[in-house]
Amino acid sequence: MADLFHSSKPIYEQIAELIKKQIIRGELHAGDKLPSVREMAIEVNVNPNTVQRTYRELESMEIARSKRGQGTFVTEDTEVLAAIREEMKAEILQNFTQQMYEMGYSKEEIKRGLADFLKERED
Amino acid sequence: MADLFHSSKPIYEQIAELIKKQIIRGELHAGDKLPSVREMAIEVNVNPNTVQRTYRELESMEIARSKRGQGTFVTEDTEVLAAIREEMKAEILQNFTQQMYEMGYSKEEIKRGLADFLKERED
Amino acid sequence: MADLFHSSKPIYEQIAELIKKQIIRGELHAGDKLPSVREMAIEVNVNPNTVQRTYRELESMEIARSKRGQGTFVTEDTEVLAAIREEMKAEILQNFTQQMYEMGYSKEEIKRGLADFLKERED
Amino acid sequence: MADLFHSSKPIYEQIAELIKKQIIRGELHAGDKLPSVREMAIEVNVNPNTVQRTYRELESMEIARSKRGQGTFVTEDTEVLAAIREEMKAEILQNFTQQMYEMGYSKEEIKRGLADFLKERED
DNA sequence: GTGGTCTAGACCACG
DNA sequence: GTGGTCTAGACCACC
Repeated sequence: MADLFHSSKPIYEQIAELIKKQIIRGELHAGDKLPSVREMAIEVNVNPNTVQRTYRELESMEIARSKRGQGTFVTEDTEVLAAIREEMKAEILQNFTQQMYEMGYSKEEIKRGLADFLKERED
Repeated sequence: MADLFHSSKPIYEQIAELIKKQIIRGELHAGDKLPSVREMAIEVNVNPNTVQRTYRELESMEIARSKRGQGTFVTEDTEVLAAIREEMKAEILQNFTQQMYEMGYSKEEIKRGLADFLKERED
Repeated sequence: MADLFHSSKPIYEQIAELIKKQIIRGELHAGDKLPSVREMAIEVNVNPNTVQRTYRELESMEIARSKRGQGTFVTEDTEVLAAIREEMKAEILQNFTQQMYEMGYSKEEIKRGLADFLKERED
Repeated sequence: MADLFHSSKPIYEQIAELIKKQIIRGELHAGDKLPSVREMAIEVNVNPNTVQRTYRELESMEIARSKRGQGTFVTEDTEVLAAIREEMKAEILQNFTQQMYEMGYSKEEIKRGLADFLKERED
């Protein structure tokens, strides 16, 4: 299997983002069991310790909960889950607009730039 | 002076982006002299080695050129400078749209999300 | 039923402590029958294996004894039972004072700290 | 060197508590540099990764801050540092009194028990 | 030299 | 079989 990950960010973070996006897209729901550390490690072709670290990270964000001997589960707290979507969206937008501002674009130019970009990519 | 930089990216890259954005915004022009390594180090409050690394990076991208005993200068090659703007813009847009797609948004939702975001921030 | 247990200590130990405290408080007496493994498992909402482990632990401390086909019983040996109280108390006190010493408190400060704490909690 | 650690708690947590207690006792101050990961690893006779984990943990509690290429430092935020002392004390007291209550002791008995215990240990 | 990530592999506690 | 800890050792990025 080819490498799924960029070298610019830690792999464990990229796996965490993968999972967060699955939750956001509704592919994972509150209370769902995540793949076991070992399964996930095979699936994404990394060392189990790396996945372990991802799960620990998700746990500290209260997105997941590990139960000894049972597995790791998406939190039951739907408020947290709802918040993730908005946080992530806001962060991406904030990041994007700030970079465009720093390049000297105005709001209108940013909107136009995006529209043009999306049009080019139409297929 | 407080820390200007995120810990997620190497500082030398963040400085390079700072300089590239100054060029793009027209605050730095072809042939302009960059601050000396030491000056820049003091200005942004980092180790001179870090600035050295930034300048090396800019040279390898052909954005800057160092002249022995004189300093480091923005390239005279205006084509390169013109290209930077478009490359950077395309990269930012590509990055942004991909992330939004991965969250499950459609083109229309992305545009609307951006418009809403920019409206909220109005002041 | 909600989780009764901390994740910091093994659940089987926490259950053992529960039972020891029931004995100490006089809610369980020498020779009393403990709930069956299954009953207890349901009562505290854990896996029967975990309760099994607790009972094994209590047996090895000679606090309980299992009789084949009949169940698990609090030991008849009242000396053992009497000893538990003092052991447990000494351990808790030892543990507490050591931690306070390590924080740099003197004996007097420990006593005062306790008195203040108990006063605050008055209701 | 003999082992400094109990097996009941993770070593990385025990190291964290060691450091927190040094701060509380005033042996470490705001802004002080902690030993490097490798130094500390030798000092307490564990693997550098274990110390790394401790420092990461302290960082997530905002007690320490790691700076790339420079080392790990006690936070400058004296409010956080002041809070640690009180939190830790409250946690120890809470823990202690709850255990004594569960054994069936009254407030007065707890205070007397402590006083007796401290007296026995006088030397 | 400093912290940070990752792998490989072992061992343990829990269910 | 599940997660959790720890070691050993390598490699990288940064200063």
